[in-house]
Amino acid sequence: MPTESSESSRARSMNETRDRILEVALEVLGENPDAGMGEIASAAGVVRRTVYGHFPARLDLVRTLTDRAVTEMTAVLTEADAPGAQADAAWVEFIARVWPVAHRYRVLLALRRGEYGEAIHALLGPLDELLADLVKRGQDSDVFAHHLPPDILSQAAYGVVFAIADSDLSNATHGARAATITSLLMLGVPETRATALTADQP
Amino acid sequence: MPTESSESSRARSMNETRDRILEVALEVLGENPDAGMGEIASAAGVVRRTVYGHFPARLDLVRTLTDRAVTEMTAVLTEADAPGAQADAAWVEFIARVWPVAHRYRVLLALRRGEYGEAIHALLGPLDELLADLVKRGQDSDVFAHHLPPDILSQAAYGVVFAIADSDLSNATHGARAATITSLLMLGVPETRATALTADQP
DNA sequence: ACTTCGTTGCACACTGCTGTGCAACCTACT
DNA sequence: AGTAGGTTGCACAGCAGTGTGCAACGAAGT
Repeated sequence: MPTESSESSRARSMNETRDRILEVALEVLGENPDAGMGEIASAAGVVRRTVYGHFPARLDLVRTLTDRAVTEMTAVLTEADAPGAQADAAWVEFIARVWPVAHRYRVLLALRRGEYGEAIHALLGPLDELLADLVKRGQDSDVFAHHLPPDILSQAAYGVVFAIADSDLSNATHGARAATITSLLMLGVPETRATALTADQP
Repeated sequence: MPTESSESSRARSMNETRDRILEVALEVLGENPDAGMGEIASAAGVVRRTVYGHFPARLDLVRTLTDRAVTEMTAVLTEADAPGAQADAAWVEFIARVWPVAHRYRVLLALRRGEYGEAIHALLGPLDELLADLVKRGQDSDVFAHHLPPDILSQAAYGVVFAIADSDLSNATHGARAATITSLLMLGVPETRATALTADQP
């Protein structure tokens, strides 16, 4: 009998298919958020019935994806946001690190509207709050502008990042930097400072 | 027999129901872009079958709505964009006037992704080009920043306007001004200039 | 060898929406 | 009065996707 820490070959290959389904689901849903379970299944080289074996309902799949996204992005944010740092510098650090993650989970942007929007929104809530806190800190130290309340401003700013990550520029070399600058600008950071902060980026 | 210029009472009431369907469709789809024809019909005080009498397919309805949006917004843009004016001033003028229209047609933002996205995109194309032209003019005269190509920058800027128009701030008194400032900032206009340009707005 | 179990392929019921056909109705027009 | 035509209510077919049930297969585990 295998101990708890190790995995039987069986359980391992089962986790592999599960992970492959999740991985492929991100790609497929990233292309077309309305893709059906069958589409995801065949893209993962598996039958539709198998997907339901791992995720009883479509919502479970979406929820798992969202969970992973929140976990990864929250980790990135807490890494990037050193408590002593300036808010704008922390923002640049966060966007630079979150960029590939955001592109990977770009489907969530589309999924927030629609059938599972409420469930996703609930899971994304804590992350939204952390972002709003960062923006508020920036506003309190007059690094960011006050033209919008922190919750809406943070949403708009990282919404733009997601949007640009989703556009044709995601491939372009300067996509990440352009997105960072754009979000900094709408946060009220002067252009000179914004370009300086992102000078070391591709 | 009625002449071409006047309408029979029959045709008039028929146009009334048609217009009412279109009007209500904007509201219903604005709340839930996935609302069915039945939902729209009953909201318009009419039977589903009647809607199909005016619009043979759902796409025809959406197309008509998009046509109207493009017409109205293009008119607003050409009014606001006096050829001699500064690009940033023209932008402010445009956003101020287009604000209520954008809020009215906010569905289209959600509908651009999805089944009819391609058709809508095609209809919105000319308007997108006009916007890109304005932004490019601003970049050429160094009023706007160059961190993004004009087509993407214009999309992002007025996407933000739509998004804020769609948020809770649409009711708030300062929503329009906040959205205008935000878009100006991400276009690269300095905050002092942005606040000055929008000083006369609510 | 025997068992366990993830996977497969197929069938099925169910839901929700789309678009159509048609008889009946009612009102405006002739 | 008689007709034309928008509207109605209902029925129907179709399609697409969801989620379930079940027998059978095959490889890992005992």
